[in-house]
Amino acid sequence: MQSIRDMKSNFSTPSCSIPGGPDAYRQGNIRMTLENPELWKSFHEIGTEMIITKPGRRMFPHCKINLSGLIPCSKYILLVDMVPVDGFRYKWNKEKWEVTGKAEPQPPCRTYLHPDSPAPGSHWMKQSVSFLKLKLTNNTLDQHGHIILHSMHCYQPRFHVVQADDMYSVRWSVFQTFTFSETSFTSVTAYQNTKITKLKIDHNPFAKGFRDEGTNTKKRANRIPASTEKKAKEMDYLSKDSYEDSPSSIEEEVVKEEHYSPWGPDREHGHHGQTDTPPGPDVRDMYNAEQRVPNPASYQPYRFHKYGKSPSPSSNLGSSNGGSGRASFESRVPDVATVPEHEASKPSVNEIRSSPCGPQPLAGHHPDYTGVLNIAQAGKPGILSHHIYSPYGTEQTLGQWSGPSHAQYPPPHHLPTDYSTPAVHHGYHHGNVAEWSQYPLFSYSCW
DNA sequence: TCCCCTCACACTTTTGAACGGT
DNA sequence: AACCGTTCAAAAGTGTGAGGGG
Repeated sequence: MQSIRDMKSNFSTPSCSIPGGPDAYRQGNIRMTLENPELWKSFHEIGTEMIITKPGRRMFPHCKINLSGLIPCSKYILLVDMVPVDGFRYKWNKEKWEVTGKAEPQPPCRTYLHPDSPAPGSHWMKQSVSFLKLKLTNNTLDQHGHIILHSMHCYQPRFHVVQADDMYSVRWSVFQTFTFSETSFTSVTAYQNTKITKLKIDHNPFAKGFRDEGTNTKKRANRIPASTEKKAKEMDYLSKDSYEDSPSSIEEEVVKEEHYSPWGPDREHGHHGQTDTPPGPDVRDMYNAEQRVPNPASYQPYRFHKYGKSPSPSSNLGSSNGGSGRASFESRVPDVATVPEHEASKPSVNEIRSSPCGPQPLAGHHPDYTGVLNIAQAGKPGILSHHIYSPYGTEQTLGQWSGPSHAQYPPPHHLPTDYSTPAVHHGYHHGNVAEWSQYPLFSYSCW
């Protein structure tokens, strides 16, 4: 059997490697920034855990983003999906995560559709976009359209911006994908790390009843051992800039990041004395997170791999910490979330599509936009009709859409992904269909 | 025995209907 | 009739801890 590491090395690593750095996608004007980065980082430092339940559980913190650089009058669809960070299953053992075996087979891939979709760029840009209602479940037979995950696995949310007038044109629409490494998390059915529990209680309004200083002190006092309570007090500083009342400025965050990076030097003597995230390039501003692929290296400072030849960042600590961490990470990461540079910068026939501003084709817009969005069908010569070839497959329904059903559209069916449709993978840029199947990009596997 | 999962529970916030005033 | 603000009950979202299954 091929080792996971080997499998991953088979990935053709597309443009997210971005030799030219952020510029490679700066040519596109779309910018996505994460709201409440401080809060996310607070969790990320400890090792974010997200509860998954059968009926579905919201994320906390929930994903909230800001968008800019969209064409105001063009319509866009926003999507979120979750990709596995690595191929392992974990267990919580004595204050740290350990690899306990190979990951379970991928559950049916689901993509959460933002309920406002489709909406003009101006709509998305005028305020932050919240994915509050996104729910995670471990029920593989879920009928509600929640995102299905395996417990004790690591995942990375991905945000997709699709330029499309409606749900049906999504198949041949252009899109761009963004990830934020600090949003990666471990799915659990019950919290493992008490520090995470504490953070959640302190910041989630629904959990107020469990706060020490809350009105419901009786319950907590009886349950929490004195030592735990002491620890909790130590973390009170986090409550002060609570997520609820301090929407942090992202621009400020960019500056702060360098001092406050969870991967900074002081992480070394952090809670676990383990740092697995490459410094340097990853001490990035939020814009640099654009199109970043799932970032296992940046995740889980506490993750401790003892399973086989672990791809754990800790295993390449020695080299990565010197600043080459990024490179080593790239070498083993399926760079699925991105579109090759050559395509990103290439005008495409696919741009010949109706514009929300009028019947003109997109190409009729400002040329600046030709590089803004990644073209789903770019690079395929002779594709003048979107119907001839669609990376999304014409036979697929929109069943994979998650999220509130839109009156305008048929209710989601949430059919399992048909990974066996190689045609949809082909004309794109990644030859390795199998790998795509394992780490599905929404445009291929979820529709 | 251990690990993981499910469930009922008490508590909270959110939502939306109902109502009254302008 | 339309709009706005308030009230209140129901719904939904939390973590906890007991209990069960493998």
